[in-house]
Order: sequence, then structure tokens, then C-alpha cells
Amino acid sequence: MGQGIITTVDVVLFTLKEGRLQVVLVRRERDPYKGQLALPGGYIHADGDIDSQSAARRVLGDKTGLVSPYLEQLFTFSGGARDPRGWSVSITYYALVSIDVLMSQDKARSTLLRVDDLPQLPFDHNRIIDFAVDRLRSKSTYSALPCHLLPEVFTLTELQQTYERVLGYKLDKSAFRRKINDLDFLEAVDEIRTGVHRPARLYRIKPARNLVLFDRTI
Amino acid sequence: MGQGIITTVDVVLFTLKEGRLQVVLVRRERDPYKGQLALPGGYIHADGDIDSQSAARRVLGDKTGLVSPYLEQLFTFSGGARDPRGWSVSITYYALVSIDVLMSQDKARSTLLRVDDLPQLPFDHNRIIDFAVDRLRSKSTYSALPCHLLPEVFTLTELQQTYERVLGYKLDKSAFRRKINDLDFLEAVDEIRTGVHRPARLYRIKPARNLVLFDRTI
DNA sequence: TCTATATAGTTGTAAATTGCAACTAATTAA
DNA sequence: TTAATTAGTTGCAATTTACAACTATATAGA
Repeated sequence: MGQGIITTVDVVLFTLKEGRLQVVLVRRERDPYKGQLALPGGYIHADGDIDSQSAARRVLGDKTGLVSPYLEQLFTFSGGARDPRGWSVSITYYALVSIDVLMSQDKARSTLLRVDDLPQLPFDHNRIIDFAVDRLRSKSTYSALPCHLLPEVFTLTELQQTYERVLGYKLDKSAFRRKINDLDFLEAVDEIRTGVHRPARLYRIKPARNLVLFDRTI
Repeated sequence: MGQGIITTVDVVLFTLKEGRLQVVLVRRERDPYKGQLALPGGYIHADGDIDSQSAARRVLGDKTGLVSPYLEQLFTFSGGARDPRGWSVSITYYALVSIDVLMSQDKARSTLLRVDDLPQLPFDHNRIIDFAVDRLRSKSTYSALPCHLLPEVFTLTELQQTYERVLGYKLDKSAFRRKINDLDFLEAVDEIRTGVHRPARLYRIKPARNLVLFDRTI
């Protein structure tokens, strides 16, 4: 059984560094495109992987050392033209991680590049990244998704800046706080972020809470 | 090359009949589950299919006779447990068609069942349909998607009823019309739908228009 | 021809939400 | 003490949405 179709997973891992949305690329260890920067990806292992999500987690862990970032299926790219080895399917995922966690878990094999300034990449990886950026931006307009680009605890100002950096435009402070408050997916932690000015309340995502979606009305 | 992974496409084809959202099922022609009702689906042909979207179109045409319904990728289901033949990938699509077009193009091999009253189906097809219904409902709250469940031309009242039947709740007439008007994706046609009461203006989707999305603001 | 009725389509306004700007609060540095 | 800077709140105008009543146009039947 099987039709000689190459079946892979690829992961677009986002992080926010220096105020810019960046994507993690790794050097390919084998042909095709050996030595070039590309998305972390690999074959699905029919023995071993439970499903493609597990495969994506495994591949991401192997290539970047990340343990359990936010991970969600993006889209499946397929066809005879996208891989020189033959007709292929790539089940793609996107993942979010804070730069702190990335720095502490990644074993320095990966490269960070700004999503708005990418070189030409192998396969259809530019297209996949563009698709992931579009998804991230659009989903950020109606969900708590950008939270996962921050560390465990963060201030509301940091959260707003994260939204602004992902979306590429400024948000109103009071409206933003009202919205976050209404959605009720954050809880204050005891600590306070102290710095050179007025200290800020710290928050974290309420435990056992799925990704919160904002209401839409037609 | 290839890892012995079964690679298929499955399509959830929706239509609206008797005011109910229904899904098209076909009898399986071969094992496993030969003779049972299931989603129209089949192997990807690495020779012949351009990509999985083409494969989905081909399969849908072969099994239901439909030529070019609205078709969009849904999700990719995968794993070792979902198909008795082995580790498998199903790239799933959902499609929308008006009952008129379905009746005229389908060669009567297919069965229509209400999505809220399905029997147990083979593989993970119940899960796939549930997933498709969720997607259709949620996307209908912020897009022109339900248009594709109607014939070429329709009245605004018919369009509103279509939204209401998909979403499962009533909408306000004036607000609905304002929204549709603002989005500007319909154009009036010359004809008028005449009936037993006041005649209604007929509309169609403006040509060369992508699926219109409503604005969302965080 | 007149009237009742049913559906199409519009209008007015109250209620809710959002956008904007100014305000208060708390800290450090000088 | 004061200036500066960031945190966080408040008030209100502007906009959007929800709701209900209104007008318009057809058929059917008396």
C-alpha cells in the first residue's frame, strides 16, 4: 500500500525578537538543498508517530530543542512540483514561543530571520511562511494567540506591544485593556514588574483555558 | 521513496435541503467498509493530480458528478488508527453547492443526510464532518460563504434564511441588509422574483470577487 | 374595485461598543 | 521637591448594532 508519495511535516516557528516577528530556520542536513536554511521539517514516521501533530512536535524538538510550544496545524501543501524528489505532501504547522524560552531551550543550531525580509528559501517554504504570517495576523485580530509569544508572566503593556508588533499597527490602550478584561482569560499573579518607573501588574494565562476567541457578530 | 503511508482526500459536500444543512455521502465501492455510506474520497494519484485540491475536485466529480462547486481545504487528519489498512493521511476539503445544482448534476448515486442526525460512519468521518460543520458555521459569521449554498441568483430574504439555517439562529433583517450592502459583493440582476406577494429584487455574487470577509477589530 | 394578507424593504431610535484624549498614580533620578 | 516616564483609569463623543415600527407592492378573494 502507499502511492510513493513523500509525506512530511514542516513547522513555522515564530518568535518576537527586537520588536520584530521572526521565524526559526535550520540548516538542512541532507539533500536536496543540503546546507541551506529551511523550515524545520522531516518525514513522518509511520512507526512511532501517533499522528502528524506528534510528528511536528518530534521534528521541532529534534531540530530546535523546543519542548512544548503552542502548536497548531496550518495547511497542507502538496503536488509534484514542490520537491525535486517527487510528488509530496507537507502537513504544515505553526508554533509560537517567547524569545526567552527559545534562547534557553534551543541548542543554537537555529537561525532567526525577520519574516518581512526573508531570502529565497528551498521548496515552497517562502509561500508556507507567508501563509503562516497571514494566519497569525488574522487570528491575532480575534483571539488570544499572541499571548504565546510572551513568557509565562507579562504585563498588559507587554501584551499590547506584542499584539501591535504582530499586527503591525497601534492599538488604543484603554480599549485594549477593556477587551482583555472582558475576555477574562488572564489572572494577576502576586508579583509586580518593577523597573525605573511605575511598577506594573503581572499576569499569566488562566490555566486549563483553551485559546480564547473574541465574539464576532455578523 | 515514500514511507508506505496511505494518502487520500475526502470531501464534505454541504447543501441546504428542506431548510436543513445536509451532507452528501456515497456508498463505498470497495473494502474496507464496502457498501457503507461514507464521505466521497479516494487516493491521491501522484501521476495525474496536480495537487491535493485537484485530487479533491477529481474525486468529487467522479463520485457525485459535480463540476465546480466552492471548494476549500478543511484540515488534514492522520495517524495509524484511523484506517485499518495502515498509517494514513486524509487531506480533507469542504464544498458547498445549491440543492438545485446538486440535483441537476449528481447522477443519483449519492445520499443526503442531515448533519445533526448522522449515523455512525466509517473511519473518522463523523469527526471530519463535525469539524467541517464547525468551520462552516464559524466562517459564516464573518464571510460571504453561505452564498455558495444558493443558486446563481437569489433574493436577500433567501440569503438571510441561508445564513440563519447554517448558523442555527435568527438574524435581524435591517442589520443583515446593511451589512450585505456595506460589503458590496452582490449586484442586482434585472429580473425580479415574482410570487404570490410583493416581488423581490434578485442578486448574484459580483464576478471575479474572492470570498468576502467581514472586518474584525480587536 | 376594495380589502385583507403576506412578504419586501426602509426608517427611526435606543442601546451597546469603540475611539480618543485627558486624567490620576507610582516610581526613579536629579 | 520636582521632572520625567510608564501604568492604569475615566469621561464622553462617535460609531455601530439591535429592535421595532413603518411603508411598499404584490395576490386572492369578497
